[in-house]
Amino acid sequence: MATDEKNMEEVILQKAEELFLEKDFASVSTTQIAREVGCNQALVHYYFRTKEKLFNAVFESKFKIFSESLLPLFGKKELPFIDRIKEVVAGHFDILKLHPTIPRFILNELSGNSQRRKMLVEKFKNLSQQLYVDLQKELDDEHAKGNIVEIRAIDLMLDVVLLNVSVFVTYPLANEIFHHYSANDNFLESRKQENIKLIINRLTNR
Amino acid sequence: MATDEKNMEEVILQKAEELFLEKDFASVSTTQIAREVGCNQALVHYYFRTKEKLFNAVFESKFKIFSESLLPLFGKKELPFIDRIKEVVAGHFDILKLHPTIPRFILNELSGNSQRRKMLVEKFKNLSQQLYVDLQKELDDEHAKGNIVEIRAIDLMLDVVLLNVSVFVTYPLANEIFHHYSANDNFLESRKQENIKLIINRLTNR
DNA sequence: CATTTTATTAATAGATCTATTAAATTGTGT
DNA sequence: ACACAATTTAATAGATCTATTAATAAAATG
Repeated sequence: MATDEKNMEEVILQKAEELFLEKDFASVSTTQIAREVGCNQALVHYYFRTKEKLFNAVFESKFKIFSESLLPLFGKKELPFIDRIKEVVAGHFDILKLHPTIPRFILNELSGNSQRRKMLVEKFKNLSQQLYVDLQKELDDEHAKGNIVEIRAIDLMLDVVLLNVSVFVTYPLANEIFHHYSANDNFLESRKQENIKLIINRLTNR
Repeated sequence: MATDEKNMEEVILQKAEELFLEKDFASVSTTQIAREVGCNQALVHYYFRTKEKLFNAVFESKFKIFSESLLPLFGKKELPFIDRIKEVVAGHFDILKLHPTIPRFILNELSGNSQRRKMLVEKFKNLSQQLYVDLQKELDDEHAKGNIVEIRAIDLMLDVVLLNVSVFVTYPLANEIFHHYSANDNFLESRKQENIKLIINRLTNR
């Protein structure tokens, strides 16, 4: 209600984001988007031509956020290595927390669309290649210094991403179960600390 | 082709499972199911009355499998504790490996259906209550003996489930990325070992 | 202010899709 | 072989849904 203050294209896109993140491509109609925005259905097609193009606009924007959530994996060089890893895990977690529904949205779309998956894998490879090389070198250095165990960069990267992503992909199911056993405890904060522990212990146990 | 050898109800259900696990409720039509089975569309409704009832039949059966994948979390008492935990993680992982698309299917459906989520959380609580109490006692015992660190049962349970589930929820995306960096290595086997390491180190680091 | 462009709507063609109904076919017991 | 039940099909009503078109309203421009 009273969304007509701004330009309609933006309003329609925002409503589409909201609905596509909640349901999925086939469950959301341009009719519904228009209805909830309060405009004529043809207007959705006027601005975005097809439902697919509209969905793609949403997807691109959300995938960008998801990609950028991986940037903390680069980390800064000032702190001791272990402290930096802690910050990396927490930083990545915190960004996902700002967009808790994005991981499931992305994974769901990618699982049914191998076309798009290939494109994005390519994109991701380029993005992560430099990180990977640097990280592996650093891991080898730290191992040589006796600070951490030997580990492949890809394993560590997946450890972090999978652990953090899994919290949000399973939320709110995991959240409800968690609360049953740990009523007066914050699920997200608790899992963040747990993920950090898992990663640090993985790196430092001998 | 040539699926008419067995009874149609079963054939329709199997095709529905296949399609619902691949796409989602709204993207699969009874028309498509009938077309792929090679029968009249009305037959789908003859056996299952509504598309929703058919979907529910699929969901119940898949959720049962998913629930039962958690049974290895009970474990057997013969082995030393740490070895049993290894078996629990590996056992849970291996069951998911037999049904790699189920976790995403379940999580997706639950995320958009709070009605069903509440029902299932209740079901799950009952199922896991006894495990939880026993596990917590055992964890306390092992901690007292100095074999492991202090840890809440709910945290350990979630560590195992989230780590294992995340592998299959992100597959095949993670798989493709993994192969880019570790070409001649089996993703699933590698992640299984990695998950075991993460859990064991989490329990035994001092 | 007249004109041209842009935004918005109403109407609708054309595809599906779900679910039902009635008719046709197949199967079964006697 | 006949009656009866179970299975399968054809046909279709009724609801969408996507996308387009033509007409109207609003904004911008010279």
